[in-house]
Amino acid sequence: MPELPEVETVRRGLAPTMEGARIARLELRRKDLRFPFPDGLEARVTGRRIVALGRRAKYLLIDLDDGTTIISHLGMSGSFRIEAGPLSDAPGEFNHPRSKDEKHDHAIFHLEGPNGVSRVIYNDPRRFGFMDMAQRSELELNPFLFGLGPEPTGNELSAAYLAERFAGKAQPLKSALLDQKTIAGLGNIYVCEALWRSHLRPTRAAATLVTKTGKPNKQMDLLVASIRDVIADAIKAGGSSLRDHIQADGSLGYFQHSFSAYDRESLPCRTPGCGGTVARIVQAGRSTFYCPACQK
DNA sequence: CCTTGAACCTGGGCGC
DNA sequence: TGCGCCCAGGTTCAAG
Repeated sequence: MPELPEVETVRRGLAPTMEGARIARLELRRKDLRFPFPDGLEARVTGRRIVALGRRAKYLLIDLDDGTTIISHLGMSGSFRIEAGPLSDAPGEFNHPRSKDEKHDHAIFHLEGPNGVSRVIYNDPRRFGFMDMAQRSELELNPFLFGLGPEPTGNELSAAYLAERFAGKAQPLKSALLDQKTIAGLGNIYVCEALWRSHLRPTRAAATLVTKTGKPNKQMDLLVASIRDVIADAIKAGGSSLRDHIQADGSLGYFQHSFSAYDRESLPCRTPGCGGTVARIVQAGRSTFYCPACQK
């Protein structure tokens, strides 16, 4: 579930613990996730103070006081959790409940903050996540961040911008919106949700929202508004938490209950008065959920 | 250029 | 209880 709203929720959940804390040690319990951890990562971050937690698209950015930024992507199943208080192997009050997935705790930030020590633990069963580091001054040149499109919540995303990107494209709307070079941060869930809100069929060619003169049509205006709204609503709801995702504070999310299309195959469409039934199709190897009755 | 499919991994759910 | 199969939030390659 780590699409943009979930990563933003994680960022907000981690910030109170991490911002201002000193990294006493970064414990890497294996040498790689999806990719190897960068050479010298542990040495470079040890003793550094965390000045801010940021986010770009689906990437969490940990800014250190020496100008280094740790870049973290959660992949499909990555999550962080916080353990407060001293570490103790002996039975007693300082022991925390250990999850059965402890074997997937791959990276542990041992922190010293104003209120004592704590650990921020990165867990990722599938190991599709990865970490990198960069100089903050050249962050946008990092291979993972280079070329990313605008954030869906910012002013850069407009109907005119999308019209420029979609002009002449036979590509289905679903795939076009998943392209991180066009908009950065949307994933399978929120693309389905945004198209449902827009009453647009995921299979429609992207160019059908562009006029002959290259201007956005009214459906494009609606699509852009829907993207903004669905992301804002999801962030507000604290991010969704399907399956193995856990929010930074250890609690489960709740937004999954308000999906309108995603994962609702064969269930009634929630568009008022529609009466249709949500269908599932496969596009580019990914499930797409939509209502054939009201999405045209 | 475009689009699709496989690959990277583990675990949960389901049918038998 | 167990086995085999299918499915899953993402991204990057290779191939057509």
